[in-house]
Amino acid sequence: MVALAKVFRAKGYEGTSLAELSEVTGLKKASLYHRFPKGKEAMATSVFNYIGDWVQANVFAALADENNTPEVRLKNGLNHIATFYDGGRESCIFRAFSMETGLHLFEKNISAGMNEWISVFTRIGVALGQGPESAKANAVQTLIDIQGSLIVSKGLNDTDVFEQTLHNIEHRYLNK
Amino acid sequence: MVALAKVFRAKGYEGTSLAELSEVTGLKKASLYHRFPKGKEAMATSVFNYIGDWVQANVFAALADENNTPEVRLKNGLNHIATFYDGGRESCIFRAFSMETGLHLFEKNISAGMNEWISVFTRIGVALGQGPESAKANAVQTLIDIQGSLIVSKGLNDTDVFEQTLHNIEHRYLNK
DNA sequence: GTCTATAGCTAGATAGAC
DNA sequence: GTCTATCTAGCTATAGAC
Repeated sequence: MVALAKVFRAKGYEGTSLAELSEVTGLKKASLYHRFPKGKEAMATSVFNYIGDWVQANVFAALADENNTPEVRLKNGLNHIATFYDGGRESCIFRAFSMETGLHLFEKNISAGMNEWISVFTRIGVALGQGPESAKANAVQTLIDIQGSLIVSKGLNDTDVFEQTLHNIEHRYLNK
Repeated sequence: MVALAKVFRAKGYEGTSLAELSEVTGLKKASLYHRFPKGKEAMATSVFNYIGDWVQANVFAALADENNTPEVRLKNGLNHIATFYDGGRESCIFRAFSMETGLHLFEKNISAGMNEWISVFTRIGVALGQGPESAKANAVQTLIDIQGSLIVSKGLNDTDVFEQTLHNIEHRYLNK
């Protein structure tokens, strides 16, 4: 599943072929269809859910872990984000599935997923003393920062842009 | 050319087919090949240049127009940006051409294009009294804001995110 | 559950008439 | 300069042996 995810994230829904998924998994196409009878769309859905589970179990769990102070939770969450995007080298599944064809298939998954990110970051903002409205606005800005910096990092072939953005996010939350 | 651009922006390089380009232009595939003997890649390159020219003639020209104060130039430039992205409904060509296949073909165009955006926005920051370093950082953040807000607007199907981001950019430059 | 083989289609691209 | 017709290669998907 991790191999499927890597291809879909890098190539996007439209740019991913079953031939390549067969290569990276070592399974022939017919075997992929045995595991995913509904074909490419089902493979993509599984990848989307797999990634969602990983983010939930790592990023969101760290941000919500009540054993730590909000400051530590934020730092841990951002570290998981850095790992997840390999320091800016990996693309986001939201982006990979949101050109027109993919968007039509996954629009509900994407909007639900983005709203989760916003919700979790709103909560950490509130935990850090922000009012609910500005916490929400900051959460939306955080999502924009992550998505935008991934695009710009790719376009400039410069992972510093992504790393710097994660620092900026942290500073904004901690009023540094 | 504007019809080609609309498809490439919406579907991405990989997701755009010659059949669809034929439909939207009213030209048969053979006629498209008469105009672009080097095929789909040449069509995409032309679209990229066409869009670059439009941005140069409108967004960048407005931002650099010495007949106006920096404040007015900024406002005019942002208005052209709003038009260009149809208030957040249209995608950016950088994004449309930067999944793995397209990125490999267009990486130089994309990084050059992004650097132009950064350069132009750095200059408007300097004109508004920012130091060169913070003007550069603000320009990078502006590009991130635009790219990120387009993704989030699409994902949430909410153009307010994009519109709000343009306001935020303006406020950051004008210290409101 | 994995394989070979292949169906049926669409992709990008070309030849040649007009 | 636009067209019809067609090519080859690739695509998603399926049938059926093992």
